[in-house]
Amino acid sequence: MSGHKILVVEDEKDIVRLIKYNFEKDGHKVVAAHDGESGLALARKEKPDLIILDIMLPKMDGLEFCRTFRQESQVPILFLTAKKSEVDRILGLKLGADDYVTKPFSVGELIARVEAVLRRAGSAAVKEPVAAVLRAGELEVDAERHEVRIKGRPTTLTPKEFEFLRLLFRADGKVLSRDTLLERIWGYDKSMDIDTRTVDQHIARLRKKLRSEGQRILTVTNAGYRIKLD
Amino acid sequence: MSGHKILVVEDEKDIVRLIKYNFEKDGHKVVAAHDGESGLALARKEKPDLIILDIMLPKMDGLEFCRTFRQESQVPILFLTAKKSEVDRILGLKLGADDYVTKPFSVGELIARVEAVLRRAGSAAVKEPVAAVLRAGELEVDAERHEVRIKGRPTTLTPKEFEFLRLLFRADGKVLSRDTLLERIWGYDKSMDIDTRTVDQHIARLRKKLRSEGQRILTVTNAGYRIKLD
DNA sequence: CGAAAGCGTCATGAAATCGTCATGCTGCGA
DNA sequence: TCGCAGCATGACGATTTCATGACGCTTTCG
Repeated sequence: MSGHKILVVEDEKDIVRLIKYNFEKDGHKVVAAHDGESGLALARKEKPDLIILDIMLPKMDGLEFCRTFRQESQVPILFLTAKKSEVDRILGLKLGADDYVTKPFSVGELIARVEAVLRRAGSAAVKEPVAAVLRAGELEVDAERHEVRIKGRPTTLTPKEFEFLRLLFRADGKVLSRDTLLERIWGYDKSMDIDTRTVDQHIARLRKKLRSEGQRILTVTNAGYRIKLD
Repeated sequence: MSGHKILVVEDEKDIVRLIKYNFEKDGHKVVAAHDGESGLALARKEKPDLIILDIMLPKMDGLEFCRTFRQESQVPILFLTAKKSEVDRILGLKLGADDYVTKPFSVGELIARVEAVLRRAGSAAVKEPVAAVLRAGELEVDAERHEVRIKGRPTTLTPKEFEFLRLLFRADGKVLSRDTLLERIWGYDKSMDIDTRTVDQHIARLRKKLRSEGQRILTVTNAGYRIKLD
């Protein structure tokens, strides 16, 4: 899945930077606007494949943006909402949102949602669907059931453990740095700065639970971790 | 139970989006048209297994659509009606509608109706039949009777409880988030926002009533609930 | 050789999440 | 009108899950 152009309309610059960084790393093109009006102009000019839209925006808020833009385009819109409040979501959906993500979000989740929306909307130019069950040797990760099986036997993982394993799998054997893992699992919310050592801790626990399947999570000194897929 | 092709003919784009989103999440293929004429063309071209048809439509309204289309096909049609009064017209005209749902509807209800229609249409044109009675161990959910049996003994559930159980069954062991459950059970238009903790409450009551069948509803921390099918 | 850096593991306090109880509300039938 | 079943929500405790510091091992490099 690459080659999509994504417009981010968001006034928090850190979030824009985070999204830009991560999506460009995945081969997308990212353009950004910091308020509703310039976002609308940019949307018209750039014709993105998808728009990530914050609700709280200067000049013109996300709802107004959506209402206006929907009259001229069907480009999928994914909302970012700060409030947990249902009202925002429902309003968003009635306005033509394709999905929404609540802040603070993890990059991993955002990527997953974006991919889902693109897949649904794009019909044609989409990439290979994310396999429902990821496999490596005797190890299976069933994303839909949130279940991990070793030699067919279900094993219970904590949410964080599961996230780690899923990310490592989806990286397809590539090394993921501790920073990347932090960012993708904990989200951009650096207010609670998590120690990178905490990553080690989770990896350790994960290894212990997967021990019966052999050492599948490899340490790459000075770089991070990766999974052995055989 | 999945893999059906559904045509939606509806001019409110948000509703199309909502239907598309939810049915595709269930593994169906969804094509859409925004007015009667193009809907008819699409129906001829795509040969869907079922048509969801709004009554109020530009170009050619739902009734006219139905009248025309029925001369060339028996594909089941499910009407969407905004007004209660329209129901009478559908029934009165004997147009060959297989069922109808009044707006605003809950996604869960729409899915239930669609499945019921597909089940009834059955054998003939449809790809895979939809099961009328869902089973897991000694637990049976009879979608048509709205009845639940434990070891053959009927058990009374409240409407909400039944709805929860049915959705969990339908998800086929996949995790359903609290948000998804809310959306599917309470409907898309709801102005009052329900606390996600309320979901827990219903699950709790459901578990108590099903206790004699063992712990079949599993909690997936940080994700939602899923059903154990064995 | 010695120091420093990277990493694995243990123990511990903190925090998030979930199950359950209790309570008040609402709509409907007797 | 009363009573009740069904429902939504707040409170609270129990359990699970997390984050972090400490300590020791190994490797690297001056």
